[in-house]
Amino acid sequence: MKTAGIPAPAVRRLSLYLRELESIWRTDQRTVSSKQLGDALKLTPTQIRKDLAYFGQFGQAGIGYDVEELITRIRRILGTDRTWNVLLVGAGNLGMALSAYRGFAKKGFKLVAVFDDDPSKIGKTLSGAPGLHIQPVSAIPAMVKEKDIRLAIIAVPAESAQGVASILVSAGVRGLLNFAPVNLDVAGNVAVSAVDLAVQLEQLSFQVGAGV
Amino acid sequence: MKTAGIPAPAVRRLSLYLRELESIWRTDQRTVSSKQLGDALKLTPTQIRKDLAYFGQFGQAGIGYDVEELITRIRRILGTDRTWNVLLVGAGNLGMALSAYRGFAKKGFKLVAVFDDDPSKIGKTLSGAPGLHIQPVSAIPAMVKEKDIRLAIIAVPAESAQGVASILVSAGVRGLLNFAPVNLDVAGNVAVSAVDLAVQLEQLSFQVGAGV
DNA sequence: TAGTGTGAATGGATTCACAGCC
DNA sequence: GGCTGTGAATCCATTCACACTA
Repeated sequence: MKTAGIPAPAVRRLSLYLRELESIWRTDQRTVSSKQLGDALKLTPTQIRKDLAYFGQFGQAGIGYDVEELITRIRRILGTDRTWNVLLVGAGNLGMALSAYRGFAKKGFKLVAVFDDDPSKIGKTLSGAPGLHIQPVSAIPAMVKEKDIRLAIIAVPAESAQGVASILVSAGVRGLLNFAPVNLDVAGNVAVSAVDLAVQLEQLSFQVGAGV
Repeated sequence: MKTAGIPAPAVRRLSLYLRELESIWRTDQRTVSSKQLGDALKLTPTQIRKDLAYFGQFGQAGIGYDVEELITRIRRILGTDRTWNVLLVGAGNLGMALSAYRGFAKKGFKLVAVFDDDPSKIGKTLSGAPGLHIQPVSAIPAMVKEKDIRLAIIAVPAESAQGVASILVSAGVRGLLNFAPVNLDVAGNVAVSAVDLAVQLEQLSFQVGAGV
């Protein structure tokens, strides 16, 4: 798939379009204009049309976009028209919450293994993922091969995150979703997406403070 | 504080600089150059200098930046040189994990109240926040006033999120950290920061899939 | 010499304006 | 009339190049 020339911000927005389209679909609306989508997401209609145009022609002049078709097309673009096997490292509070999150499977991601190095946890299951027994981190490479896993979620303490990331990458994982508050150093062909609660709150602090 | 003219991406990076500086500080290094910071964060030295220059002159030509001083200055810029009272709505799995997250307080954010409308939860406490009794959502406005709360975390299901957001905003909260997978519609003077697990995974899916 | 701060130049993303289609 | 798709124009962020300082 050609990916060069497509602005990263456009790809980020694609996910938001998809979420909004799925919500519109539930209201039994079958057609939508870039204006309506723009109003809902606080974006300009032009930007939405331009973003979609990077990937093809999806709309009908005078009518708008067919909601169902656009959902299908965006899923295909994002690669979520199939199911991805995902593994989770870290069976603490956050890992437990993530494993219990249902909206996960609905989007085409399937949690297939959970790892943690705390001896008291190994062999147990998380209540959110009843079938999955917690395995030691050393079992990661075999599982990655067996289940063809390309995406992993890191929910371990900051000190362990880089080590876990290195293990995952050398096992062949291609994308990491990192919840630990550290910058991961990985090869350039590995995608990393980071969620840091403190960073998010700091941004709010700045915005709220700046307005006063 | 003047905030116009400062690129939003620069403010986002400020949080990353701070995190890295705190990590450098722990290694007992007392001075850092934009080059070193850039290498660690995979950014150009010029960009770091430019970002910092939006807010003042912090460095010593020929030497670099004093780590401690830069940490202090960035905290002041972000507004985290003081403690913010934060409230949490939603005492499910995610709410529990968030309330147990310690790295929260270290950054100047203090969780002072937890709300949920599930009758079976009201009055109980979350294990991560032993002192805090879960209160009904109707108690939010009084608590916001009493504790001067400006920031709130929304960790409720998608269906309830907009309602909760509206209550928070009319109670006077100025910034929302939203974990529910919906786009919140709030007044323009309210800051919203969103974390959607599915969106993050979709981005990884695109990046990993596109490279194949 | 090592490294900051910054005007100027470049490169990208957003918005404008409009041709074309239903 | 309503709405898409898109070249052109604008706007904004990043990078370059270098004057300057410890």
